[in-house]
Amino acid sequence: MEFRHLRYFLVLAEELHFGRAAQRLAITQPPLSLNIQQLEASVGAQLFTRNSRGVQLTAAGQAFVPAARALLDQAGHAAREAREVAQGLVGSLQIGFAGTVLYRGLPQILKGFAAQHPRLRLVLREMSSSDQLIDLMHERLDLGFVHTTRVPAGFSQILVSSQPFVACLPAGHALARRQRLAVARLQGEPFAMVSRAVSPDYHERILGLCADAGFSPEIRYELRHWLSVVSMVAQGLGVALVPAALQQAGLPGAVFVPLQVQTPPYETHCLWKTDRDQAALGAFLDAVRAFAQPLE
Amino acid sequence: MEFRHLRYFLVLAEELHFGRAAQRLAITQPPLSLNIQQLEASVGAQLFTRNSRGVQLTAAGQAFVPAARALLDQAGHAAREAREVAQGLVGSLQIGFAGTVLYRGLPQILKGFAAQHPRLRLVLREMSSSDQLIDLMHERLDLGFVHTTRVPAGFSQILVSSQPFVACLPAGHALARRQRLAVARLQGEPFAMVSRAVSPDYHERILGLCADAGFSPEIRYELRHWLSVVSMVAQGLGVALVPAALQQAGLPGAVFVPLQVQTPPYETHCLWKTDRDQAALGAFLDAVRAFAQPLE
DNA sequence: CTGTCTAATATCGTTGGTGTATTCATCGAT
DNA sequence: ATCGATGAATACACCAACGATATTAGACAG
Repeated sequence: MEFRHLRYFLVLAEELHFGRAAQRLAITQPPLSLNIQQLEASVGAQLFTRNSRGVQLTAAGQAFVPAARALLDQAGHAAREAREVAQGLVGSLQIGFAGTVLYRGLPQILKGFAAQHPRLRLVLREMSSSDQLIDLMHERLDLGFVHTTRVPAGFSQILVSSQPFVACLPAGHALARRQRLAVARLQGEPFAMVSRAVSPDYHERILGLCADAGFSPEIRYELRHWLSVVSMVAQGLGVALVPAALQQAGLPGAVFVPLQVQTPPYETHCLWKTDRDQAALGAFLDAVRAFAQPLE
Repeated sequence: MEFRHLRYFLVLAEELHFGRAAQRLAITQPPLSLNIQQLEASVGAQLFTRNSRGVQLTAAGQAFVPAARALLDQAGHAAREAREVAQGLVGSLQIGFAGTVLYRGLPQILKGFAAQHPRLRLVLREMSSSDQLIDLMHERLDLGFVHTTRVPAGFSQILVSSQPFVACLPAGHALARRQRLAVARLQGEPFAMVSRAVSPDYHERILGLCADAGFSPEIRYELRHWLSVVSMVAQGLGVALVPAALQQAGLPGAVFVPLQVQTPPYETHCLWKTDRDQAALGAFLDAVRAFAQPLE
């Protein structure tokens, strides 16, 4: 069976006349007869009756009409969809993100992108930066929003957000009403932190900040999520050093105080395998760049 | 786009290696390369990336895999269904029937047939014999169960049921307890009849019977259905001459008495256009013949 | 730098699809 | 009944395109 046979068949099924059908198909009558015979042979059933009263569809032919139409339609659809996937108009992107990116631009990026590409499905998964790197490498993710500073070869990145660390204190804390705070004053306070396993990069940065201030923090709480850290502080159970973005979480009971020393900023990068040339990925990166531009 | 392209594409999508895919397809590698290029051109998108790290599906290619599979599957299904329709294994038959056939064999025929051909859909429509003839002529019906005696040219028939007329009387009627009845004794009684428009053939037969008995019946009730006639009688409102089959309707209050004179039997025929060679019709006719055989 | 592996390109032969010419079958008119 | 008209099937020739063989191009490993 060939698509040509289906096209010829449908026209003949409409015209019920070999001569006219052939004319409509811009071929002559003999090849049309031949093609119909071939189709009937490949289907294994007679599709038309030809007698003196003219050409008629058999029951099998009538059953075949909608099937043939569906096949041609579907072929067109399949091609169009593949084309649109190639152009990045439809498809799906697997995107990973570290929790804080929810307060560092991801919602804005998504909103702008979804409006422009309504048929592109974005699958978002909150993951630790390290897990994202693994999945990006295995191509289970198309793109990730990470805090990791060590970027493997073959990856490209865009700086999405760069923010200083700030102290996060309970509202009633003695230091909470200061304009600025020296890290050293947090010595002896019970620290809430994201666990090393989840975010080793952040972990080291906090330890480094404290070391610079001359002390080692007393880590009382190891949590698996930034919001848990802020919650802990909000309930008066400890203090923390967190990216300034967490202020926007809006948890009541937590106060954020800038640090006196100029700490190296905590950066969020958008990361993807350079050699992947998915059009949908390109379109999404445009949206990311549009958001990141003001930063530079 | 050709089916050949789809077959080649799917094998290559599995193997991701032109040489091996070509081997599986029992062709050499160059034509496979060419065919894939042709498919990509007709789809309008690149489906594979070929580089030193081997052959990979693009996003468009991944989207195209299930579509291609569906197309090939559907082509097979379409052919198989047409074949089965041609063989009479599946399909649908439009069948008309006069009301009384419900008591003259139709249920038995349907039961036997449905068991043997579960995938053949039977569409049954209760219609007057004359309407059936019209629809049979226009091929809106494949087959009809009629009482008409005048059969147009080009039709074949099978005698399904042949039964005498009997008198139908209210249970309390003076004549109801007789073993046999002369038609003449019904003179003056109020007759219930199926209207001429619905069943002209029956109408004339009743008038003929009465005429033979030397009187003209007083038609008090003209009804549109046999069961209505018997109902009328059952409620003591009149008498009727009906095919013996109506006894089986089992309406309480109606009594059936054979006639003394040997009336020509009232026959039910199964009717179809001779030149229609639907396999499903043939299968159904076999079931009808199996039922009708004992009659002969 | 060379050998190997893999896909693309070049060229050729053959298959098969289409066009032209003709035949065959049926039906209607004379 | 014969003849002519109509419409589909058949015969045959030609050319496009499909696939095979041979070769080239590019990437990578040793």
